[in-house]
Amino acid sequence: MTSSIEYINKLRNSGLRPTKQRIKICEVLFNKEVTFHFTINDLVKKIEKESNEKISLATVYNTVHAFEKKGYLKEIPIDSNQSYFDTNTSDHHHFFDISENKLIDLDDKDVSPIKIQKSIPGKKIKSIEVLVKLDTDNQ
Amino acid sequence: MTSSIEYINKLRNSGLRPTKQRIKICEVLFNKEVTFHFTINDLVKKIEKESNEKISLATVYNTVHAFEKKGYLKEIPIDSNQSYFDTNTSDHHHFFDISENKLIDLDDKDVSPIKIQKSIPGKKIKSIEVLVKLDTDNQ
DNA sequence: AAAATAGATTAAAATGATTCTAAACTGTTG
DNA sequence: CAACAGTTTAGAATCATTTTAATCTATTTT
Repeated sequence: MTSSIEYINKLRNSGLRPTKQRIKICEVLFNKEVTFHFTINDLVKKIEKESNEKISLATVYNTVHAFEKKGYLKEIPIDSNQSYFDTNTSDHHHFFDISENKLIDLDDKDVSPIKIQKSIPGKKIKSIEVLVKLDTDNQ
Repeated sequence: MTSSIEYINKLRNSGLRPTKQRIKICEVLFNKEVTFHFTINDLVKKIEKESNEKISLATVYNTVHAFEKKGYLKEIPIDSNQSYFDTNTSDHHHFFDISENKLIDLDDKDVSPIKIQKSIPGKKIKSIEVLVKLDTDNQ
């Protein structure tokens, strides 16, 4: 649990004005013990359910992108028609359950260390992401 | 180089009728020594350039999905608004150059072996994909 | 080899996620 | 409190992808 005042400070310190909408979004995203994965649509529904007020889709898009830019959210690379985000910004990877269209965290410690033996001149590695696709085990 | 007749046989053996469009798409995708990455739009342009004939977008979508289902193409998981495909269906990974929006192959041999220490009951691993994001190295 | 049929192609419309626009609103600064 | 810059908003616009339903074509049947 984090109080609104802390979110207000965090937002201000990040150069983002603490508006009613942004504080609400912080509460929905970061007030839990557990981290989670979401699409923009999931998030809009959650916000409207928890606050009983409408919020504009554009605001949610804007805020999620602002938070991502600040490093408070991570987008997960996945071949889907919509974007998936993660409130867990620590170094980790993902399972993607194909049949249920669901992401599952995969701790960094559950994946053997990844060493990349090739380098591209003038480029540096920004991130390494592993996506493990899961299928129903019929046998 | 592969002749049309071989594509016709491959298509038929895959349960796909060898139409003029599909044969053309095979030629554009598989007639090269080198494998490559493409979006649907890239492919449409390539086809129309190489054949001097129009092809319907819907046909290209249908065919790419059919080929993917048969295992002749792989979709690359990436957080982009459009789908990227790869004519290289062997086990390998990718660099993604953020500044140029370009994919680069990363041989399986250039990545240390990946072991996943966690398993999900009732699910089996279908694929493991590594995406290494590259940024311009300013320093 | 013509007729029948199942599958494929097509242009255009529909869909759905995301971005843009421009007007109204609100937090911040002096 | 006034002025300003940043934010929210509904709705329009955009763009990739899918659907539709009519036409066409490869294959099978006769």
